[in-house]
Amino acid sequence: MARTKGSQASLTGLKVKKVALKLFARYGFAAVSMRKIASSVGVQVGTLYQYTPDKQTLLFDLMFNHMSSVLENWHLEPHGLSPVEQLDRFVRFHIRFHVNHPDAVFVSYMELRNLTVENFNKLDRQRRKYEGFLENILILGRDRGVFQIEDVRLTSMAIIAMLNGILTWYKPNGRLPVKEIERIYSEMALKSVNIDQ
Amino acid sequence: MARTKGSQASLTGLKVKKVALKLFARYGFAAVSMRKIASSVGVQVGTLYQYTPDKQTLLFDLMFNHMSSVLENWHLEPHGLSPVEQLDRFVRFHIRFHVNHPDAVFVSYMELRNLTVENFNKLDRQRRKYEGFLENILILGRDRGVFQIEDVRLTSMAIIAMLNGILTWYKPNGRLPVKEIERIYSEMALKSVNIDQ
DNA sequence: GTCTATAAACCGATAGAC
DNA sequence: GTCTATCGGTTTATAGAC
Repeated sequence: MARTKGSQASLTGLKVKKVALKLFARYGFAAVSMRKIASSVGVQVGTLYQYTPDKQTLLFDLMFNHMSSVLENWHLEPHGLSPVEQLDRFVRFHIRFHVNHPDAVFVSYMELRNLTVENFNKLDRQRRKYEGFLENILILGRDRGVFQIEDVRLTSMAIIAMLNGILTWYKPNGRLPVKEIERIYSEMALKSVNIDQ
Repeated sequence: MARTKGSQASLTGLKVKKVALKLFARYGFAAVSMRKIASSVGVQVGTLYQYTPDKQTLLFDLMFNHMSSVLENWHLEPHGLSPVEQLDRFVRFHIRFHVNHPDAVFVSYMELRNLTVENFNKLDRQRRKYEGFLENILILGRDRGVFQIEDVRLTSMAIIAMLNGILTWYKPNGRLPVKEIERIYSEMALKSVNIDQ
């Protein structure tokens, strides 16, 4: 496959993104200065502007690329399963992906209010698309009579919030392996919509 | 009851707290300047320092007072009920209290990383105390054989995260009345630990 | 109790040298 | 591709007048 001229990933450019993501996750967008990012990368502040037009765009690109990656990876998951299998798969996918990208998730979740209106709307469309995947699973399950759901929108928000909460306490090499966390949360999510209570 | 001299609540002091809470909730601690707070209160920036020694203490006091209020109000709830009743009551209390104080909850949740280490630890002790209430309910229910729980700590984190998620979308006079939200979430929480699945 | 003025440092972003 | 130097403006916090 031919490589588009000029699109080669620059080493410094990658490091800028990597460092910025880490610092934004740790201290928050507003609390991190371009000077701080530059010094962590190991360059002077002027150099950063070779890799991003401004600080806002740097934040937005990190968030947008993360959400694009989430959507892309979800589409790689198997389809056509039963509602129960699909919900189990969604929960496990969400946990696994988010645990593998804690900084990106944290930033994408916490820094929404620091986006311009236009950037927020772009990101919101992606977020709603993702939530729609879960909603469709819930609707399918309810229509087939295997899920008992009072309000699809509320239930999907509740499940996603439950899963996102993992980010506030998860540590690699923590008390429980990810597979075990996946299993317990999947069970809770399934039971919370279970028709046989 | 005698009033301690000098402890009368100053009108400006109250307004400073009120305005700061609102601005911190809306824009984030790091993005709100003391000048912005002052102008919203209607005073000059120097005046603020009559009511707080510094910006950090202003943030911490707001968060600490909120958590104290949460703990205090929980103790006013009835005790000695069955585990199922207690869990139902916890969920409804959490939702009701948090929906009534959205700004304080939002700030207490989002601005933890902007606290100094000492202030964070003080707040964390309160937070853990609150989580302990839920954990005790879950343990009681499990020991009595009415809840099926794989991991008490994980389950309590999952339930609290699910409830906290409400804050990201709740609007007064929204589609669903609070009582209805309480009912649906209480049902989901109970089912998620239900032994009869 | 509130003001003005100011200190000392930092901010995002740009221009132009090398 | 990275640097230095700089612009214009902001920050938290303090001192002292009224």
